[in-house]
Formats: sequence, C-alpha cells, structure tokens
Amino acid sequence: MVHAQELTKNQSLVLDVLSHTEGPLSAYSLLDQLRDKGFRAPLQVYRALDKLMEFGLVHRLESINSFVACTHSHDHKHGVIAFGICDTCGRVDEFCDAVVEERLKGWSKDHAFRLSKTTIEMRGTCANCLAA
Amino acid sequence: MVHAQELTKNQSLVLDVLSHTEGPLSAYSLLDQLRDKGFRAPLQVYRALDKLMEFGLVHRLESINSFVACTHSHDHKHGVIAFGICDTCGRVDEFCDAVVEERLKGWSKDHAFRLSKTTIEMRGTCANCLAA
DNA sequence: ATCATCAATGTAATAACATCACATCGACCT
DNA sequence: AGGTCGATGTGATGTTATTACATTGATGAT
Ligand SMILES: [Zn+2]
Ligand SMILES: [Zn+2]
Ligand SMILES: [Zn+2]
Ligand SMILES: [Zn+2]
Repeated sequence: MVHAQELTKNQSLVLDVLSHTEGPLSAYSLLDQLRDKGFRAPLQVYRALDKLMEFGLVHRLESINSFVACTHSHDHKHGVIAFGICDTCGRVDEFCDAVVEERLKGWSKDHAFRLSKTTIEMRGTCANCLAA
Repeated sequence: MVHAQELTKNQSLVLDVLSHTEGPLSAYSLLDQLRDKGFRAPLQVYRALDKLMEFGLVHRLESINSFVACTHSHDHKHGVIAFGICDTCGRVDEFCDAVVEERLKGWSKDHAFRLSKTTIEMRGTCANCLAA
C-alpha cells in the first residue's frame, strides 16, 4: 500500500486540497486553488491526479469531469466502485456492491471481454437536498 | 414512442451517421462528417444529440466523450443500461441487467437518493481483439 | 390577413477540459 | 564526473461543450 510519505510534493498538495473539500473538484478548480502553492499549469495537476488515481487515493468521476478523494480506508484493495452523485449539492457517496461486481464480471466472462476498468455513476438528488 | 418521421432534418442526419458507423463517434467527428450536408457549428450536432438522447435513440458514453446509436429495438422503454467498450477497436456492446438495476435502485432507496440517471461503462478488450 | 408564439436552426465567440513537446532538476548508481 | 530515471516547469496546442444572439418556419389566435 502507498503511504503519505511516498507522495511527491505536487501529489501531496493535490490530495490535500481534495481531502479537505466536500465534494468533487475539476482539474482546473484544483489548479486555481493551488496557484499560491506555486502551481502554474494544468499538467501539474493532471500528472499528480494520474498518480493519485493509480495509487487508489483519488477517483475520477467521468460523468462530471471531476475528481474526489477516496473515502475508503486503504487497508484493502478496491473492487468495482459505484458512486452516488448529488446534482444539487455535489455530495458524492462511494460504495461497493459485490452482487453488481459479480454480474458485470459475469457478463465479461460470457462475452470473452477482458475487463480493465468499470465506471458506475448514479446521478440524482441526495437525501439532504430532497428534505430541503 | 418516437418514429423516424418525427425527427427534424438535423436530428435525422446525425442519427443516420451514427447508425451507419461501427462504434462511437465524438460530436466533432459527427460535425466533420456532416459538413457536406450543411453543418457548420458544434451546436448543430449537440442540439441534435440532446434530442436523440431524450428520445432514447442515442446514448452518450461518458468515459470516452462519445455517442452511439442505440442497438435495442425501441418497442420498449430503457431501464438501466450498461456498456462494454473495447479500447482497441471501439466496439460497443449495450446490455441491461435486471439484477444490477435492482441492486443500484436498492442502494438509492436505502439512502433516500432520488436517482435520475445511471452510467455503467466497462472498458477493456473485446473477444475479437483478444483473439487477434 | 396579421400578429404572437414557440421550436428549430444558423453563426460567432468563448469557456472548459486535456495533452504534447521540450527543457530542467534532483536522486541514485557507476 | 557521467548516465539514468522519475518528477517537475512551461508554453503551445488540441479537444470537448456552452453562451449569446439573430433568424426561420410552422401553428394558432385576433
Ligand atoms: Zn475509493
Ligand atoms: Zn445533495
Ligand atoms: Zn439503448
Ligand atoms: Zn475490440
């Protein structure tokens, strides 16, 4: 497993902003928030994000072109992850479902499809926003 | 249900290109292919795509910013759709899985999350490309 | 017939997201 | 010292999507 000490300066800075933010951020939002730390170009953010995703510390939300810090403890490896994304407040809930994973892997097996990455994103309105 | 006759000129042109193409196309690829039909601007493509998606005739693949014609017969309404996308040849397989749908709806119910749209995309390598 | 309305369209400009190309730096090893 | 490799800095460029505003054409009401 990867520990915080092994992260480079830029990776730490990006993860720090993501971890202290409620909800997802775009790469350019991250860039803006890191300008006073010396960030000048999008590539600095994208490179850090690539590594953080490789380490499993950050996830990309494909349907909103944004990134979130992983909310799982990292003592274990990620399986297939699903996200519930509130379109009103931006809240993101991350969860795993073994049955879903099994069904999708089953389809892959049946179709001789070598699966490399699975994206599951549910857009909608969270309980808090519904109550308000 | 929507029939072909109800589509406008631009919608028909976009759907026609998508239907006669193996695999997904980006909005700008569509634009390029439709320039000789009078298309000049991205918005013409995006507007047509929005309507076609509303009608359920076209799907957006979030993880590759592209669009495919629906491969289902349209006598029935779409449930949750999953896609298998080959990163080598671009082939896209569309399918529904009632168990997956039930699990994701179950999570939504448990968390009082009002679900509006679900994205499931599996990236990998298809059987043909594995054989080659 | 004339006018209001509304969906679809045309067009230019701009915003938002992502990558390429190339130079530099620093740690590590020989 | 010299070589290698991963990380970084920087500018330019490429790709995807939306905003703003003008125009057209069909429909229905006055
Ligand atoms: Zn996670
Ligand atoms: Zn919310
Ligand atoms: Zn479909
Ligand atoms: Zn393939």
